[in-house]
Amino acid sequence: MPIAYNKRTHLCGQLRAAQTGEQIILAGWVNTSRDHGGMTFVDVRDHTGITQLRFNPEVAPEAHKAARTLHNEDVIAVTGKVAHRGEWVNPKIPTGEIEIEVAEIDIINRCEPLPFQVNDPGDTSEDMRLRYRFLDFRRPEIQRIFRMRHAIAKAVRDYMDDNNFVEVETPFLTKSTPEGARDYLVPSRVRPGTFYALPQSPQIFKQLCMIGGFDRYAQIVRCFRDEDLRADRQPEFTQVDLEMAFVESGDVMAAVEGCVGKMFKAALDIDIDTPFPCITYEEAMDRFGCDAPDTRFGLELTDVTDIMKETDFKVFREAIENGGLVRCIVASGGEKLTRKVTDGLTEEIRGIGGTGLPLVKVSEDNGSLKFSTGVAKFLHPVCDRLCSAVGAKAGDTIFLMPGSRDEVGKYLHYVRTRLARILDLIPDDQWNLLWVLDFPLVVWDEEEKRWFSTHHPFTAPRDEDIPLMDTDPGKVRSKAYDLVLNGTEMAGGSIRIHNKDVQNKVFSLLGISEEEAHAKFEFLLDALRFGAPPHGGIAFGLDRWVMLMSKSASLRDVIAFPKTQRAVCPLTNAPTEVSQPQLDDLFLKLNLPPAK
RNA sequence: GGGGCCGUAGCUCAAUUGGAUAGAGUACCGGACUGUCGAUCCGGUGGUUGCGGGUUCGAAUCCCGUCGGCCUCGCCA
Repeated sequence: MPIAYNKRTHLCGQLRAAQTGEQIILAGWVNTSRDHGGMTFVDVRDHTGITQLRFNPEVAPEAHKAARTLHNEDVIAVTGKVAHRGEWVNPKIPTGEIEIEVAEIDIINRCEPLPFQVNDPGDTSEDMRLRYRFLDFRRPEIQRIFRMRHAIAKAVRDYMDDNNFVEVETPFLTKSTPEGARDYLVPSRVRPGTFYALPQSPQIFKQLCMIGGFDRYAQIVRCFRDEDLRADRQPEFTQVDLEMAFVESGDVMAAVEGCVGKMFKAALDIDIDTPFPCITYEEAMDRFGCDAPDTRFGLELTDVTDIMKETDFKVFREAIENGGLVRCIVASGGEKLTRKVTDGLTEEIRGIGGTGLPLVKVSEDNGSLKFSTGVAKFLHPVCDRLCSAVGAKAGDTIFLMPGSRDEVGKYLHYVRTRLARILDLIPDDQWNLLWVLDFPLVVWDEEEKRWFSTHHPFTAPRDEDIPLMDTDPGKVRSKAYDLVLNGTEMAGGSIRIHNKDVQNKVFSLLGISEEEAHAKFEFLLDALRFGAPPHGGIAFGLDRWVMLMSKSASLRDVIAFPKTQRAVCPLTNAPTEVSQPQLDDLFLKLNLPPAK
């Protein structure tokens, strides 16, 4: 019996007791059915919820007969009357006070046996879910994530519009840029042998927009990087990209704070405190060993180089004599730090390149503190000094790390975050936002023996540090700022160079020759010559924000059609081979490695 | 490119650690049932244990290779 599904009167999650007695039309998918031979119940579902349909053979024999043939995920429409459930109210669902006394049913489209159960909240493998993502989308939890994503994106657009940002679209078929990640390339048909690159970010285009007088630009835009994947890294991802003219760092940060506030309100109805706290790169590295610290818990690093100088422990002495240092973390809750756990940590440190994890346990003996286990025998002479310097008390464990500044930071940061999880110190439902400022402009790469941009080659140095570019480049601080949420870098930006001489100076520091700079950035250098205003901006990874806000475990959860770890789309199976004529059009010849 | 975990029915998992005909839930098919809401009850179909080799009297189980998924180091300004 055809039913005008386009005239449905309600969605499946809407009806309440107040509508009792009304004639309605519903349409949706069969979530479950319960056939008693006589009375048959079917739950019909759409994105708003489920409603129970009652098929009574004495009221509507034909509809009842049809209902008994239904399977999960059949598409149906029904007409009927809203009935109060009386003594059979189901408090578990919002529509549980009512049910539909069905008069007619239209079985619009039958569903074949499913590869997995849509209505099963249990764990289907991610593999399966992504292969049949359209079925996965029908689940309420997945709907929740993508509707949250929509709300966040809308909040961003509304905020940008309210604050006079102009959305300008930038090209996807663009030019390969030096440094940064590997590019995705697209061959040109009309200029044989040449390639476009998909943008890693619209960086230069948004700068050109500023130079062109847009004043404020914002775009929610796809970016592409051909690097190995991780749980929080996809080859194509979405950035909220913005740029502002005539600003200093604080202005961009304030704009971001306003935007992030709207995002939290829209996604979680949370009011975020502004301004966000700030910390310098230097301080972050000293206190946390990491430029994106998680401030939801303590376990901060303490420098104990001076004390360790006086021990006989060779490992520490040598590190210090070689210009290194010793820092430590003090953890309470020793009962959870069993030998097995600390041995495991030591193994993990070795796994990321370390040589070990010296530690001591603190205990009390006749009123005074003592060290035991681990490297205790080397540290007895400095026990009192060390304990008072780091505030250790009986029951604590002290994790020490000798080495260069970078090594100590890397390993203790690892230890710190692992301990936080082991000791259950990370509060749920806390959103610690933090600006990290004053990054070094460039870092020395020992392998390639040259300077690399910490941020990117267009980041402005702090004015007072410009002279250092000639004498001590590593000391030059940049006008860059990173936004960190709960220990994850969520946004990064900077004030850009608007002066061609400074830009050329940076290029030469990075070892980009004049010819190369000219070939690759002529348009930017040109623009800087023709009246470029001071400008700066930021970009944040929208996917990551949605991932954290929705408490998802993986970026794949918040991207509609994500790629697997080998960058394959499980739905379309892309990338796939193409035909010889397609290759011929592009003047491409394959040069494949020999088959194994 | 390196390290780790995993791969058994359409799906989610088990198989007493090398032993007999590889089981269960769910889905699917058939039957019973008038108030269920993860309906219930009875019966049934369904297997190249990812693939290829090897060890063994005997392999889902051990070894080697390979493919695929996930985590991770490198990489990702």
